[in-house]
Amino acid sequence: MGLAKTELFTQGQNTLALFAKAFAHPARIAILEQLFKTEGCVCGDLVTEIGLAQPTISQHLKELKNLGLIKGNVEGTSVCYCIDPDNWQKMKQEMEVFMNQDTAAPEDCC
Amino acid sequence: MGLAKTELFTQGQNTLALFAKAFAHPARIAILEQLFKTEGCVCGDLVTEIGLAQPTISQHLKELKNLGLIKGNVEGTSVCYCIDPDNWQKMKQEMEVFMNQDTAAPEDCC
DNA sequence: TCGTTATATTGCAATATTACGATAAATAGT
DNA sequence: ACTATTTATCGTAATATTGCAATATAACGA
Repeated sequence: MGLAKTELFTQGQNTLALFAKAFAHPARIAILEQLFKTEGCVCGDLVTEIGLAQPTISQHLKELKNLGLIKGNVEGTSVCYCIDPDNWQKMKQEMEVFMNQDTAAPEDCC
Repeated sequence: MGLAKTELFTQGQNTLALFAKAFAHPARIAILEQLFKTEGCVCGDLVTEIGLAQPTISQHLKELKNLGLIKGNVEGTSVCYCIDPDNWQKMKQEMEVFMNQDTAAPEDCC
């Protein structure tokens, strides 16, 4: 089907999956790493840094922006993108709660 | 295309994306949460807990197993699944390094 | 051996994702 | 106004993902 049955799951499970989807492509990982690394927010430099075509990068940026993980500001002819610290923090929180679960299973379970 | 250009990215970026892909579906989040929650590892109980068909659950389990995040043991006619603690730890580590990056951008950047 | 139960695999339909060429839109400089 | 530069959008092709019915496989008990 290609369509996730979101109605079967809690909101927490669905939003966590959405955040994870943002990281589920190396290009978006690379974009985010660049945005963290550079002091001035890079814009179209991403296109040259990463080897993908400009429309492809633009599309990935749009997804990250829709999720709220980054924000962009028009500055002349170019656009300045950077991490949205508040939403990044929220994402991190949810991700960590999930990853830090303790298993109730005994050592020799499997 | 639907095909990620993995050759453009570092191994770290690619493996991180693969781990994230495991979490990029609420059914797999739900499965993992169940495996953490139950003392005895659940097996086909997942099918009744989550509302998806048995082949669908089986497929999600296979993906998680291929990634190494869970392991399964045959026990009679049923299979006991549980979290693989070592690989889970490794995944967590990589994920946290990525999420805990500090931004080099100034407050008022965007 | 036969039936039952539990899980895996196959095959397929519906939808989503990825990538990019072509093109549009927006802005700055002349 | 014209041109160059930068980014976004549209359209489309190729591939991936999701979900399930049907079926296969495996192990147990009678």
